[in-house]
Amino acid sequence: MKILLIEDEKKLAQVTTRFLEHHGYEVTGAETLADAKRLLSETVFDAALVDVRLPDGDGWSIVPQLKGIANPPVVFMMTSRGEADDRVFGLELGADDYLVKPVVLKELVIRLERWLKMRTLETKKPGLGALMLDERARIVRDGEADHHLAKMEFELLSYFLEHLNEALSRDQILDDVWGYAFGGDTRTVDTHVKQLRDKLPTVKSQLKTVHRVGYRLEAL
Amino acid sequence: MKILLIEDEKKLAQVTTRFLEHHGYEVTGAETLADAKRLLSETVFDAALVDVRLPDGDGWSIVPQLKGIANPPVVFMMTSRGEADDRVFGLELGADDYLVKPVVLKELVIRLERWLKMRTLETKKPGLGALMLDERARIVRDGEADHHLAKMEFELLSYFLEHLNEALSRDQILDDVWGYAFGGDTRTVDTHVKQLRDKLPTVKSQLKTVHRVGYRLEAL
DNA sequence: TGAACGATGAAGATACTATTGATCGAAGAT
DNA sequence: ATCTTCGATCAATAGTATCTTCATCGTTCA
Repeated sequence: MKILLIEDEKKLAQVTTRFLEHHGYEVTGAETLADAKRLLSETVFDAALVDVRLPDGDGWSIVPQLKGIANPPVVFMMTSRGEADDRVFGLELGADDYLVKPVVLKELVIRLERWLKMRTLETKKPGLGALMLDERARIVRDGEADHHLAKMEFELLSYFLEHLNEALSRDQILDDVWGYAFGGDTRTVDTHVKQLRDKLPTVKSQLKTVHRVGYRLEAL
Repeated sequence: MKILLIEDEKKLAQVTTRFLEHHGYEVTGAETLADAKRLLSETVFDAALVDVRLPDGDGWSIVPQLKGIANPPVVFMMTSRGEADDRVFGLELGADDYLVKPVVLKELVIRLERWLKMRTLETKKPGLGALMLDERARIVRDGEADHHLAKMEFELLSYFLEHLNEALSRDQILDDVWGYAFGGDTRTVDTHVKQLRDKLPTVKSQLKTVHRVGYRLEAL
Protein backbone atom coordinates (compact mmCIF):
# COMPACT_ATOMS: atom_id res chain seq x y z
CA MET A 1 0.00 0.00 0.00
CA LYS A 2 1.46 3.31 -1.08
CA ILE A 3 0.74 6.41 0.90
CA LEU A 4 1.43 9.99 0.00
CA LEU A 5 2.08 12.16 3.03
CA ILE A 6 1.80 15.86 2.35
CA GLU A 7 3.17 17.59 5.42
CA ASP A 8 5.72 20.33 5.81
CA GLU A 9 6.63 19.99 9.46
CA LYS A 10 9.67 17.79 9.08
CA LYS A 11 9.66 16.37 12.55
CA LEU A 12 6.01 15.37 12.40
CA ALA A 13 6.39 13.97 8.93
CA GLN A 14 9.28 11.83 10.03
CA VAL A 15 7.48 10.37 13.02
CA THR A 16 4.39 9.68 11.00
CA THR A 17 6.34 8.07 8.20
CA ARG A 18 8.19 5.80 10.55
CA PHE A 19 5.01 4.75 12.27
CA LEU A 20 3.22 3.96 9.04
CA GLU A 21 6.18 2.11 7.62
CA HIS A 22 6.26 0.05 10.76
CA HIS A 23 2.70 -0.94 9.93
CA GLY A 24 3.67 -2.12 6.50
CA TYR A 25 2.90 0.92 4.40
CA GLU A 26 5.18 2.44 1.84
CA VAL A 27 5.27 6.16 2.51
CA THR A 28 6.32 8.93 0.17
CA GLY A 29 6.67 12.39 1.63
CA ALA A 30 5.94 15.74 0.02
CA GLU A 31 6.56 19.06 1.68
CA THR A 32 4.70 21.27 -0.74
CA LEU A 33 1.73 21.12 -3.04
CA ALA A 34 4.06 21.37 -5.99
CA ASP A 35 5.97 18.31 -4.77
CA ALA A 36 2.76 16.45 -4.25
CA LYS A 37 1.47 17.20 -7.72
CA ARG A 38 4.68 16.03 -9.27
CA LEU A 39 4.53 12.78 -7.34
CA LEU A 40 0.92 12.25 -8.27
CA SER A 41 1.76 12.38 -11.92
CA GLU A 42 4.39 9.69 -11.46
CA THR A 43 2.87 7.26 -9.03
CA VAL A 44 -0.46 5.71 -8.14
CA PHE A 45 -1.14 6.06 -4.44
CA ASP A 46 -3.63 4.15 -2.37
CA ALA A 47 -4.02 6.90 0.16
CA ALA A 48 -3.05 10.51 0.74
CA LEU A 49 -2.66 12.28 4.06
CA VAL A 50 -2.95 15.98 3.50
CA ASP A 51 -2.01 18.73 5.89
CA VAL A 52 -4.19 21.75 5.31
CA ARG A 53 -1.55 24.37 5.95
CA LEU A 54 1.27 24.14 3.47
CA PRO A 55 3.99 26.56 2.41
CA ASP A 56 2.78 27.06 -1.12
CA GLY A 57 -0.94 26.99 -0.61
CA ASP A 58 -3.93 25.40 0.87
CA GLY A 59 -4.23 21.63 1.32
CA TRP A 60 -7.83 21.76 0.23
CA SER A 61 -6.87 22.69 -3.24
CA ILE A 62 -5.32 19.36 -4.04
CA VAL A 63 -8.31 17.28 -3.02
CA PRO A 64 -10.23 17.65 -6.29
CA GLN A 65 -7.16 16.54 -8.16
CA LEU A 66 -6.74 13.53 -5.91
CA LYS A 67 -10.36 12.53 -6.24
CA GLY A 68 -10.35 13.15 -9.94
CA ILE A 69 -7.96 10.30 -10.56
CA ALA A 70 -9.47 7.24 -12.19
CA ASN A 71 -8.93 5.11 -9.14
CA PRO A 72 -8.85 7.70 -6.43
CA PRO A 73 -6.82 7.24 -3.28
CA VAL A 74 -8.30 7.45 0.18
CA VAL A 75 -7.90 11.07 1.26
CA PHE A 76 -7.45 12.17 4.86
CA MET A 77 -7.17 15.78 5.85
CA MET A 78 -5.13 16.71 8.88
CA THR A 79 -5.24 20.06 10.49
CA SER A 80 -4.98 21.90 13.73
CA ARG A 81 -7.99 23.95 12.80
CA GLY A 82 -10.60 21.83 14.48
CA GLU A 83 -13.57 24.02 13.91
CA ALA A 84 -16.79 22.39 12.92
CA ASP A 85 -17.16 24.30 9.68
CA ASP A 86 -13.71 23.26 8.58
CA ARG A 87 -14.51 19.64 9.12
CA VAL A 88 -17.76 19.87 7.21
CA PHE A 89 -16.04 21.78 4.45
CA GLY A 90 -13.28 19.23 4.16
CA LEU A 91 -15.64 16.30 4.09
CA GLU A 92 -17.90 17.92 1.55
CA LEU A 93 -14.93 18.68 -0.61
CA GLY A 94 -14.35 14.97 -0.93
CA ALA A 95 -11.95 14.09 1.84
CA ASP A 96 -12.80 10.69 3.29
CA ASP A 97 -11.88 11.50 6.86
CA TYR A 98 -10.72 14.48 8.80
CA LEU A 99 -8.29 14.29 11.68
CA VAL A 100 -7.66 17.11 14.10
CA LYS A 101 -4.10 17.61 15.24
CA PRO A 102 -2.45 16.47 17.32
CA VAL A 103 -3.03 13.31 15.34
CA VAL A 104 -2.92 10.11 17.31
CA LEU A 105 -0.99 7.76 15.10
CA LYS A 106 -2.74 4.68 16.30
CA GLU A 107 -6.09 6.23 15.51
CA LEU A 108 -4.81 7.29 12.12
CA VAL A 109 -3.80 3.75 11.30
CA ILE A 110 -7.09 2.27 12.44
CA ARG A 111 -9.10 4.68 10.35
CA LEU A 112 -6.78 4.30 7.40
CA GLU A 113 -7.01 0.55 7.44
CA ARG A 114 -10.77 0.68 7.32
CA TRP A 115 -10.90 3.05 4.41
CA LEU A 116 -8.32 1.07 2.51
CA LYS A 117 -10.29 -2.08 3.07
CA MET A 118 -13.41 -0.37 1.77
CA ARG A 119 -11.53 0.89 -1.20
CA THR A 120 -10.33 -2.53 -2.27
CA LEU A 121 -13.87 -3.82 -1.96
CA GLU A 122 -15.20 -1.05 -4.11
CA THR A 123 -12.41 -1.20 -6.60
CA LYS A 124 -13.01 -4.77 -7.48
CA LYS A 125 -16.16 -3.84 -9.32
CA PRO A 126 -15.72 -5.67 -12.59
CA GLY A 127 -16.92 -4.44 -15.92
CA LEU A 128 -17.82 -5.96 -19.21
CA GLY A 129 -14.49 -5.38 -20.84
CA ALA A 130 -15.32 -6.47 -24.34
CA LEU A 131 -18.22 -4.05 -24.67
CA MET A 132 -17.60 -0.39 -25.44
CA LEU A 133 -20.49 2.00 -25.85
CA ASP A 134 -20.32 5.18 -27.86
CA GLU A 135 -23.29 7.19 -26.60
CA ARG A 136 -23.21 9.74 -29.35
CA ALA A 137 -23.00 7.48 -32.34
CA ARG A 138 -25.05 4.76 -30.72
CA ILE A 139 -22.42 2.33 -31.79
CA VAL A 140 -21.26 -0.59 -29.77
CA ARG A 141 -17.99 -2.34 -30.11
CA ASP A 142 -17.93 -5.92 -28.98
CA GLY A 143 -14.38 -7.13 -29.10
CA GLU A 144 -13.25 -6.33 -32.63
CA ALA A 145 -16.48 -5.69 -34.39
CA ASP A 146 -18.60 -2.55 -34.40
CA HIS A 147 -22.35 -2.95 -34.33
CA HIS A 148 -25.11 -0.53 -35.01
CA LEU A 149 -27.87 -0.58 -32.47
CA ALA A 150 -31.33 0.91 -32.79
CA LYS A 151 -32.43 3.43 -30.21
CA MET A 152 -34.24 1.15 -27.82
CA GLU A 153 -31.64 -1.56 -28.17
CA PHE A 154 -28.96 0.85 -27.24
CA GLU A 155 -30.80 2.20 -24.26
CA LEU A 156 -31.67 -1.22 -23.06
CA LEU A 157 -28.06 -2.31 -23.25
CA SER A 158 -26.98 0.86 -21.45
CA TYR A 159 -29.42 0.09 -18.73
CA PHE A 160 -28.16 -3.43 -18.29
CA LEU A 161 -24.61 -2.18 -18.07
CA GLU A 162 -25.56 0.33 -15.41
CA HIS A 163 -27.07 -2.47 -13.44
CA LEU A 164 -24.46 -5.10 -14.00
CA ASN A 165 -25.03 -8.28 -12.04
CA GLU A 166 -28.47 -7.29 -10.93
CA ALA A 167 -31.52 -9.34 -11.68
CA LEU A 168 -33.97 -6.92 -13.31
CA SER A 169 -37.67 -7.52 -13.75
CA ARG A 170 -39.40 -6.73 -17.02
CA ASP A 171 -41.57 -4.18 -15.24
CA GLN A 172 -38.60 -2.44 -13.78
CA ILE A 173 -36.94 -2.37 -17.17
CA LEU A 174 -40.03 -1.01 -18.87
CA ASP A 175 -40.40 1.71 -16.25
CA ASP A 176 -36.79 2.79 -16.37
CA VAL A 177 -35.97 2.38 -20.05
CA TRP A 178 -39.27 2.90 -21.81
CA GLY A 179 -40.62 5.23 -19.16
CA TYR A 180 -43.33 5.22 -16.58
CA ALA A 181 -46.00 6.07 -19.14
CA PHE A 182 -45.38 3.12 -21.41
CA GLY A 183 -48.48 1.04 -21.45
CA GLY A 184 -47.33 -1.79 -23.65
CA ASP A 185 -46.61 -5.44 -23.29
CA THR A 186 -43.77 -6.84 -21.20
CA ARG A 187 -42.97 -9.14 -24.13
CA THR A 188 -41.46 -6.13 -25.80
CA VAL A 189 -38.51 -6.53 -23.51
CA ASP A 190 -38.05 -10.13 -24.57
CA THR A 191 -37.91 -9.17 -28.19
CA HIS A 192 -35.31 -6.50 -27.65
CA VAL A 193 -33.28 -8.82 -25.52
CA LYS A 194 -33.26 -11.24 -28.40
CA GLN A 195 -32.06 -8.51 -30.75
CA LEU A 196 -29.16 -7.73 -28.43
CA ARG A 197 -28.27 -11.37 -28.06
CA ASP A 198 -28.31 -11.85 -31.79
CA LYS A 199 -26.13 -8.85 -32.50
CA LEU A 200 -23.61 -9.07 -29.70
CA PRO A 201 -21.78 -12.27 -28.82
CA THR A 202 -20.84 -10.92 -25.41
CA VAL A 203 -24.46 -10.26 -24.63
CA LYS A 204 -25.40 -13.68 -25.86
CA SER A 205 -23.08 -15.28 -23.36
CA GLN A 206 -23.48 -12.90 -20.45
CA LEU A 207 -27.11 -11.85 -20.45
CA LYS A 208 -28.91 -14.54 -18.53
CA THR A 209 -32.58 -14.95 -18.13
CA VAL A 210 -33.69 -15.38 -14.55
CA HIS A 211 -36.77 -17.49 -14.70
CA ARG A 212 -39.84 -15.90 -13.15
CA VAL A 213 -37.84 -12.78 -12.42
CA GLY A 214 -36.37 -11.19 -15.50
CA TYR A 215 -32.86 -10.82 -16.87
CA ARG A 216 -29.38 -10.30 -15.51
CA LEU A 217 -26.26 -9.12 -17.33
CA GLU A 218 -23.29 -10.79 -15.71
CA ALA A 219 -19.82 -9.36 -15.57
CA LEU A 220 -17.11 -11.44 -17.17
CA MET B 1 -32.77 3.49 6.65
CA LYS B 2 -33.39 2.75 10.29
CA ILE B 3 -31.21 4.34 12.91
CA LEU B 4 -31.01 3.55 16.59
CA LEU B 5 -30.09 6.57 18.67
CA ILE B 6 -28.88 5.71 22.15
CA GLU B 7 -28.71 8.97 24.04
CA ASP B 8 -30.10 9.99 27.41
CA GLU B 9 -29.96 13.75 27.14
CA LYS B 10 -33.51 14.35 25.98
CA LYS B 11 -32.91 17.71 24.42
CA LEU B 12 -29.95 16.54 22.40
CA ALA B 13 -31.73 13.38 21.36
CA GLN B 14 -34.68 15.36 20.12
CA VAL B 15 -32.63 17.74 18.03
CA THR B 16 -30.61 14.93 16.53
CA THR B 17 -33.69 12.90 15.76
CA ARG B 18 -35.37 15.77 14.02
CA PHE B 19 -32.30 16.51 11.96
CA LEU B 20 -31.86 12.92 10.87
CA GLU B 21 -35.52 12.48 10.06
CA HIS B 22 -35.32 15.57 7.94
CA HIS B 23 -32.63 13.78 5.97
CA GLY B 24 -34.86 10.83 5.35
CA TYR B 25 -33.83 8.48 8.11
CA GLU B 26 -36.17 6.65 10.40
CA VAL B 27 -34.92 7.19 13.93
CA THR B 28 -35.73 5.15 17.01
CA GLY B 29 -34.59 6.54 20.34
CA ALA B 30 -33.36 4.67 23.40
CA GLU B 31 -32.42 6.32 26.66
CA THR B 32 -30.79 3.39 28.35
CA LEU B 33 -28.78 0.33 27.45
CA ALA B 34 -31.69 -1.83 28.52
CA ASP B 35 -33.99 -0.01 26.13
CA ALA B 36 -31.49 -0.36 23.36
CA LYS B 37 -31.07 -4.07 23.89
CA ARG B 38 -34.78 -4.61 23.81
CA LEU B 39 -35.10 -2.68 20.57
CA LEU B 40 -32.24 -4.59 19.03
CA SER B 41 -33.99 -7.87 19.58
CA GLU B 42 -37.05 -6.57 17.80
CA THR B 43 -35.74 -4.57 14.89
CA VAL B 44 -32.95 -4.64 12.38
CA PHE B 45 -31.15 -1.31 12.30
CA ASP B 46 -28.87 0.05 9.63
CA ALA B 47 -26.94 2.26 11.98
CA ALA B 48 -26.57 2.94 15.68
CA LEU B 49 -25.43 6.16 17.29
CA VAL B 50 -24.22 5.42 20.78
CA ASP B 51 -23.54 7.88 23.54
CA VAL B 52 -20.81 6.59 25.81
CA ARG B 53 -22.21 7.88 29.06
CA LEU B 54 -25.56 6.32 29.81
CA PRO B 55 -27.64 6.03 33.00
CA ASP B 56 -27.39 2.28 33.32
CA GLY B 57 -23.90 1.66 32.11
CA ASP B 58 -21.23 2.29 29.61
CA GLY B 59 -21.97 2.75 25.92
CA TRP B 60 -18.96 0.65 25.03
CA SER B 61 -20.58 -2.41 26.39
CA ILE B 62 -23.23 -2.61 23.72
CA VAL B 63 -20.83 -2.44 20.78
CA PRO B 64 -19.93 -6.12 20.75
CA GLN B 65 -23.59 -6.98 20.69
CA LEU B 66 -24.22 -4.59 17.83
CA LYS B 67 -21.35 -5.94 15.82
CA GLY B 68 -22.27 -9.50 16.63
CA ILE B 69 -25.50 -9.27 14.68
CA ALA B 70 -25.60 -11.18 11.43
CA ASN B 71 -25.72 -8.02 9.37
CA PRO B 72 -24.21 -5.49 11.71
CA PRO B 73 -25.29 -1.87 11.68
CA VAL B 74 -22.90 1.00 11.23
CA VAL B 75 -21.85 2.01 14.74
CA PHE B 76 -20.88 5.55 15.71
CA MET B 77 -19.73 6.44 19.21
CA MET B 78 -20.45 9.91 20.50
CA THR B 79 -18.89 11.32 23.60
CA SER B 80 -17.63 14.44 25.22
CA ARG B 81 -14.55 12.60 26.36
CA GLY B 82 -12.35 13.50 23.48
CA GLU B 83 -9.15 11.99 24.74
CA ALA B 84 -7.01 10.15 22.28
CA ASP B 85 -7.03 6.90 24.20
CA ASP B 86 -10.79 6.87 24.28
CA ARG B 87 -11.00 7.28 20.57
CA VAL B 88 -8.54 4.51 19.94
CA PHE B 89 -10.33 2.31 22.42
CA GLY B 90 -13.69 2.92 20.81
CA LEU B 91 -12.45 2.26 17.32
CA GLU B 92 -10.62 -0.88 18.34
CA LEU B 93 -13.73 -2.13 20.04
CA GLY B 94 -15.45 -2.12 16.70
CA ALA B 95 -17.11 1.27 16.39
CA ASP B 96 -16.93 2.52 12.83
CA ASP B 97 -16.49 6.16 13.66
CA TYR B 98 -16.08 8.24 16.75
CA LEU B 99 -17.50 11.73 17.11
CA VAL B 100 -16.51 14.13 19.85
CA LYS B 101 -19.28 16.28 21.34
CA PRO B 102 -20.52 18.76 20.59
CA VAL B 103 -21.49 16.81 17.52
CA VAL B 104 -21.99 18.85 14.40
CA LEU B 105 -25.08 17.38 12.85
CA LYS B 106 -24.08 18.11 9.32
CA GLU B 107 -20.80 16.32 9.85
CA LEU B 108 -22.63 13.44 11.43
CA VAL B 109 -24.86 13.08 8.41
CA ILE B 110 -21.98 13.24 5.96
CA ARG B 111 -20.05 10.56 7.78
CA LEU B 112 -23.13 8.46 8.29
CA GLU B 113 -24.04 8.56 4.64
CA ARG B 114 -20.63 7.33 3.65
CA TRP B 115 -20.65 4.44 6.02
CA LEU B 116 -24.15 3.46 5.02
CA LYS B 117 -23.17 3.53 1.38
CA MET B 118 -20.21 1.32 2.10
CA ARG B 119 -22.39 -0.98 4.08
CA THR B 120 -24.86 -1.50 1.29
CA LEU B 121 -22.00 -2.28 -1.05
CA GLU B 122 -20.64 -4.83 1.35
CA THR B 123 -23.96 -6.12 2.49
CA LYS B 124 -25.04 -7.54 -0.80
CA LYS B 125 -24.12 -10.91 0.50
CA PRO B 126 -25.65 -11.86 3.79
CA GLY B 127 -24.91 -15.42 4.58
CA LEU B 128 -24.62 -18.35 6.83
CA GLY B 129 -20.99 -19.39 6.90
CA ALA B 130 -20.35 -20.84 3.50
CA LEU B 131 -23.74 -19.74 2.25
CA MET B 132 -23.78 -16.42 0.47
CA LEU B 133 -26.98 -15.09 -0.90
CA ASP B 134 -26.98 -12.06 -3.14
CA GLU B 135 -30.53 -10.73 -3.14
CA ARG B 136 -29.95 -8.21 -5.86
CA ALA B 137 -28.34 -10.58 -8.29
CA ARG B 138 -30.41 -13.53 -7.13
CA ILE B 139 -27.38 -15.73 -6.89
CA VAL B 140 -26.49 -18.26 -4.26
CA ARG B 141 -23.06 -19.54 -3.51
CA ASP B 142 -22.36 -22.36 -1.13
CA GLY B 143 -18.67 -22.60 -0.48
CA GLU B 144 -16.97 -22.45 -3.83
CA ALA B 145 -19.82 -23.31 -6.12
CA ASP B 146 -22.58 -21.13 -7.47
CA HIS B 147 -25.95 -22.79 -7.51
CA HIS B 148 -28.96 -22.08 -9.58
CA LEU B 149 -32.14 -21.80 -7.55
CA ALA B 150 -35.65 -21.49 -8.92
CA LYS B 151 -37.69 -18.54 -7.79
CA MET B 152 -39.55 -20.16 -4.93
CA GLU B 153 -36.45 -21.97 -3.79
CA PHE B 154 -34.59 -18.72 -3.62
CA GLU B 155 -37.33 -16.96 -1.74
CA LEU B 156 -37.74 -19.78 0.69
CA LEU B 157 -34.05 -19.82 1.48
CA SER B 158 -34.09 -16.06 1.81
CA TYR B 159 -36.90 -16.38 4.29
CA PHE B 160 -35.06 -18.96 6.34
CA LEU B 161 -32.00 -16.76 6.47
CA GLU B 162 -34.05 -13.84 7.69
CA HIS B 163 -35.39 -16.03 10.44
CA LEU B 164 -32.23 -17.82 11.37
CA ASN B 165 -32.61 -20.11 14.35
CA GLU B 166 -36.37 -19.74 14.43
CA ALA B 167 -38.66 -22.71 14.17
CA LEU B 168 -41.09 -21.88 11.39
CA SER B 169 -44.37 -23.64 10.78
CA ARG B 170 -45.42 -24.65 7.32
CA ASP B 171 -48.41 -22.36 7.53
CA GLN B 172 -46.30 -19.42 8.51
CA ILE B 173 -43.93 -20.14 5.68
CA LEU B 174 -46.73 -20.45 3.16
CA ASP B 175 -48.26 -17.17 4.30
CA ASP B 176 -45.01 -15.24 4.25
CA VAL B 177 -43.27 -16.74 1.25
CA TRP B 178 -46.09 -17.88 -1.00
CA GLY B 179 -48.49 -15.22 0.18
CA TYR B 180 -51.74 -15.04 2.01
CA ALA B 181 -53.73 -16.00 -1.05
CA PHE B 182 -52.01 -19.32 -1.66
CA GLY B 183 -54.55 -22.05 -1.39
CA GLY B 184 -52.38 -25.08 -1.85
CA ASP B 185 -51.07 -27.94 0.20
CA THR B 186 -48.62 -27.52 3.06
CA ARG B 187 -46.59 -30.38 1.63
CA THR B 188 -45.42 -27.96 -1.01
CA VAL B 189 -43.04 -26.62 1.58
CA ASP B 190 -41.62 -30.07 2.19
CA THR B 191 -40.80 -30.51 -1.42
CA HIS B 192 -39.06 -27.20 -1.70
CA VAL B 193 -37.13 -27.89 1.46
CA LYS B 194 -35.94 -31.07 -0.11
CA GLN B 195 -34.81 -29.22 -3.20
CA LEU B 196 -32.78 -26.85 -1.09
CA ARG B 197 -31.25 -29.67 0.88
CA ASP B 198 -30.35 -31.50 -2.30
CA LYS B 199 -28.75 -28.49 -3.92
CA LEU B 200 -26.94 -26.89 -1.01
CA PRO B 201 -24.73 -28.86 1.36
CA THR B 202 -24.92 -26.16 3.99
CA VAL B 203 -28.68 -26.32 3.96
CA LYS B 204 -28.55 -30.08 4.20
CA SER B 205 -26.59 -29.84 7.40
CA GLN B 206 -28.18 -26.76 8.96
CA LEU B 207 -31.84 -26.91 8.05
CA LYS B 208 -33.43 -29.08 10.69
CA THR B 209 -36.86 -30.57 10.79
CA VAL B 210 -38.76 -29.73 13.95
CA HIS B 211 -41.15 -32.55 14.42
CA ARG B 212 -44.79 -31.51 14.65
CA VAL B 213 -43.79 -27.89 14.13
CA GLY B 214 -41.96 -27.20 10.91
CA TYR B 215 -38.37 -26.32 10.05
CA ARG B 216 -35.52 -24.34 11.50
CA LEU B 217 -32.36 -23.10 9.82
CA GLU B 218 -29.58 -23.12 12.38
CA ALA B 219 -26.63 -20.80 12.41
CA LEU B 220 -23.26 -22.48 12.25
C1' DT C 1 -46.83 -50.88 18.47
C1' DG C 2 -49.61 -47.86 15.91
C1' DA C 3 -50.91 -43.42 14.65
C1' DA C 4 -49.16 -39.27 13.10
C1' DC C 5 -45.79 -37.13 10.71
C1' DG C 6 -41.96 -36.32 7.36
C1' DA C 7 -39.09 -37.68 3.22
C1' DT C 8 -38.90 -38.84 -1.31
C1' DG C 9 -39.50 -39.45 -6.33
C1' DA C 10 -42.20 -39.11 -10.32
C1' DA C 11 -45.56 -37.02 -13.23
C1' DG C 12 -48.98 -33.73 -14.65
C1' DA C 13 -50.32 -29.04 -14.64
C1' DT C 14 -49.00 -24.55 -14.89
C1' DA C 15 -46.40 -20.65 -15.76
C1' DC C 16 -42.96 -18.64 -18.07
C1' DT C 17 -39.74 -17.68 -22.15
C1' DA C 18 -37.86 -17.88 -26.99
C1' DT C 19 -38.65 -17.28 -31.47
C1' DT C 20 -40.75 -16.00 -35.64
C1' DG C 21 -43.30 -13.23 -38.52
C1' DA C 22 -46.87 -9.60 -39.28
C1' DT C 23 -48.27 -4.89 -38.68
C1' DC C 24 -47.79 -0.13 -38.15
C1' DG C 25 -45.60 4.21 -38.26
C1' DA C 26 -41.65 7.31 -38.78
C1' DA C 27 -37.55 8.97 -41.20
C1' DG C 28 -35.21 9.48 -45.19
C1' DA C 29 -34.63 8.91 -50.28
C1' DT C 30 -36.20 9.59 -54.91
C1' DA D 1 -45.73 13.51 -52.77
C1' DT D 2 -44.71 8.81 -52.91
C1' DC D 3 -41.78 5.03 -52.06
C1' DT D 4 -38.57 2.49 -49.37
C1' DT D 5 -36.41 1.05 -45.40
C1' DC D 6 -35.97 0.33 -40.74
C1' DG D 7 -37.34 0.04 -36.03
C1' DA D 8 -40.85 -0.84 -32.47
C1' DT D 9 -44.41 -3.50 -30.98
C1' DC D 10 -47.46 -7.23 -30.69
C1' DA D 11 -49.47 -11.86 -31.37
C1' DA D 12 -49.12 -16.73 -31.95
C1' DT D 13 -46.84 -20.82 -31.18
C1' DA D 14 -43.43 -23.92 -29.73
C1' DG D 15 -40.44 -25.02 -26.19
C1' DT D 16 -38.80 -25.11 -21.13
C1' DA D 17 -38.54 -24.70 -16.48
C1' DT D 18 -40.85 -24.74 -12.44
C1' DC D 19 -44.49 -25.74 -9.12
C1' DT D 20 -47.59 -28.66 -7.07
C1' DT D 21 -49.69 -32.78 -6.02
C1' DC D 22 -49.91 -37.46 -5.07
C1' DA D 23 -48.68 -41.98 -3.66
C1' DT D 24 -45.50 -44.50 -1.05
C1' DC D 25 -42.18 -45.47 2.24
C1' DG D 26 -39.58 -44.42 6.39
C1' DT D 27 -39.38 -42.21 10.98
C1' DT D 28 -40.72 -40.36 15.35
C1' DC D 29 -43.41 -39.99 19.36
C1' DA D 30 -46.93 -41.27 22.73
